[in-house]
Amino acid sequence: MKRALLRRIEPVLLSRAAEIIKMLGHPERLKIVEVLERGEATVSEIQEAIGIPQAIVSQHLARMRGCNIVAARRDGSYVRYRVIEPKVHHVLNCIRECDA
Amino acid sequence: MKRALLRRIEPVLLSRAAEIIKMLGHPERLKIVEVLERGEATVSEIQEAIGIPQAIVSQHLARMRGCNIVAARRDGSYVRYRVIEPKVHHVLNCIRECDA
DNA sequence: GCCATATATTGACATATAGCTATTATCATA
DNA sequence: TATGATAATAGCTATATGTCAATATATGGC
Repeated sequence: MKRALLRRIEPVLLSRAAEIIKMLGHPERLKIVEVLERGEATVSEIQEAIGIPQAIVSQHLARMRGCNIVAARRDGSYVRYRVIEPKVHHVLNCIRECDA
Repeated sequence: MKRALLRRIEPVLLSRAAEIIKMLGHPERLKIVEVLERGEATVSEIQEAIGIPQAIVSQHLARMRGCNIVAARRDGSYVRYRVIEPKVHHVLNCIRECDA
């Protein structure tokens, strides 16, 4: 461990980081953003991809919308979600890197 | 975003990752592991470093012990804590990297 | 054993979260 | 406008979480 490189995380960043990873600290939400990482997806696509009830998917998406992790846009009768918080990709890649 | 590199996170890893980042998804716990990242620290050192009551620090440490994120060893009348989950460093560095 | 210091645990309480069912909104199209 | 598909929300129960005050448990020195 290279301690010399450990600089303190600034309070505001730390606070936002805690908020983001708190949201991602749930298996289903983590799966949802993993799906969204590949590009926009509708609620039903997400639902199929991870196999949980529509209402639950919507609830998780609503929470993640609430802290600006994902955003939605209507497309006809669909609503397409996408990740808008760049740190999410960092976190997912970080998890992948641990998978040695 | 290089989508070609996005490989799926394995279920077991994803589940453990969710557990870890759930624990880190709290500002005080994030501060605690940030302190511990620099090396072992006693409860009172942590308490001083981040400025919250001793009982709260102990409670957070107990929860993180519970999911094998930190470990403790007694040293005289002190108890020294350290990070034992390597992913924690990855996550902290990931947060730092976002701090552009 | 007694005292001071360091840490852990407990109980109480408020709030947050998760998941379920049912219902409601929104849109496209017949 | 009626209908089917898609998505969001409401109401509910159960459980988890966060915090505090108080108490309990080490440990070391006298």
